Amino acid sequence: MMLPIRPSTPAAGAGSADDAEPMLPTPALTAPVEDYLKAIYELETRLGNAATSDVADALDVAPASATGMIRRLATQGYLDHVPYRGVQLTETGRRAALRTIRRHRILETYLSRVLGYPWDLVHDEAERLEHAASDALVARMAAALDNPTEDPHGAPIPTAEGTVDERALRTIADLAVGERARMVRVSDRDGALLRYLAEIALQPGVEVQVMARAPFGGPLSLRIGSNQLMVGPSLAGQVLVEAIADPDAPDRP
Amino acid sequence: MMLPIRPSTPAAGAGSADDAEPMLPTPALTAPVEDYLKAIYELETRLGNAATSDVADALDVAPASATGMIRRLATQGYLDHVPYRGVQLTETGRRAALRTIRRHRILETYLSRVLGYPWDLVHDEAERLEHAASDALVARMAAALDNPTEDPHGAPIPTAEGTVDERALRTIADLAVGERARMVRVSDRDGALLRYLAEIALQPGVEVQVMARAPFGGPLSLRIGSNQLMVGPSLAGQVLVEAIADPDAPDRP
DNA sequence: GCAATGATTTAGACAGTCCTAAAGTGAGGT
DNA sequence: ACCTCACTTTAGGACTGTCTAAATCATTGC
Repeated sequence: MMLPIRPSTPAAGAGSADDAEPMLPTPALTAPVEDYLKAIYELETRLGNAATSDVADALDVAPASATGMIRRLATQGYLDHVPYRGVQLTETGRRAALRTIRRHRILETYLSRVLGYPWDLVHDEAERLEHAASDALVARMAAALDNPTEDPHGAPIPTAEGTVDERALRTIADLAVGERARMVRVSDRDGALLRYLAEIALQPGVEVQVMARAPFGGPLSLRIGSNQLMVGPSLAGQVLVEAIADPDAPDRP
Repeated sequence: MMLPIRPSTPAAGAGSADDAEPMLPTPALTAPVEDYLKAIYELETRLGNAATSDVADALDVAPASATGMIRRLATQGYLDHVPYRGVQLTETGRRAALRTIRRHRILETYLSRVLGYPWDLVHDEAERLEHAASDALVARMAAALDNPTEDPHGAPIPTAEGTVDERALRTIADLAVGERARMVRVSDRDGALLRYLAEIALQPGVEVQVMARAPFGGPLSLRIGSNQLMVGPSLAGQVLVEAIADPDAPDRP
């Protein structure tokens, strides 16, 4: 899990000298390719870089398979790959990844809000539909939803133009005792966690406050709305929040 | 197009002796496999049998590719294949085909009725989504639509249990002059035809009457609702109708 | 009857995506 | 400096689904 690799090039985003092309109609990526680009995008934003083995883990394939695909995507201009040092999306790759992520999150939102899909199931369904739904369909769904900016798990939805609002967020585990915060986001991947969060009504927009914290990674006592209960540190570490500006209590950055 | 092939086994549906298995959860067919089974089902109901070259034409692949896939599907128990004599779905194959067709038609209906997709575009979108949408999603869409029995083009939607109401229908070209009929159905494949039919308001449920017919495959004069216009014999041959029981005019079977 | 013709199948290749096993690389501790 | 160990890549296959070119088969006209 720990990554010894940190590519020395921090943001070598320039490079491609020949972007004078007349906006090709996008050569239709295969589902696995979309999955790789999406996974690499998410690793980059979450960990700052993407190592081959992280990509392999994220996609549940053997490391050798990830190496092979990474090489191909690099020769096709979606990635910069320095062998043994990890991988980085090019601008083309980033745009492709965001298109897929936009589809995924619009689909999740539509399934949840319009079709009443429970939020622990939308991920798997969207994961398959995102490769099949046309831009026109996604646009219609977005319009029917009044152009939502966040999916049911609080993740920001990229615009059709490829911009996202990826705020850096703290987790409940990072909150000081007494600090008030608003639940913003949680990963859509762990269905069991999502079911439990729904059960304790810990969902985006809800106010939370850490009332007490047992030492040595012990459980936290949490106020969720007007209820109070104990949660483990693992759960607390997965739920992203933002502090509520509170005139009575000083912020601690 | 003309088929010299007519398998001598008309309905050898029995066969599989080992259906004592505990209802396997269906091994997830690939998109091409679903497409082959669907195409073969449609050829069987439309033409009475499925020749290799018809399958190849329907799927736009080389005949050799169809042969290869047919052999595989036959060994897997979806088809009965007598080399050089064509192909027939087994009960397993028929059920798989109907599952795909149900998805397709529910999706078309949903796209059309809920998302306002124009009826000439729903086919292509549904064609891709049908391989990705889960049964649960299709069930939710069907429920949201109040369990429709026909898609936007008038095609019957198979039930989740695998029964369809495939009526034998006549075309406008088969109508006697003066005979009144109701437009029931048209293929969803030809977008240009569908756009034209929408333009002349010839859609399922509409009443039509052949007012006159020029000889030697000439144009027909048609009453559509309260409008009247001329249509060519090719269009007339593609639009399926059912006679309206009319006390003033005797049926002609 | 048999040869022409069109439909079908076989043979041989290839691209994409995955795998296991083996070899190579680099970072950190001694 | 070097050795170890985790990470990464290479090597060699497998499978699906497609293709073209070359046989093979069945029907049908003569």
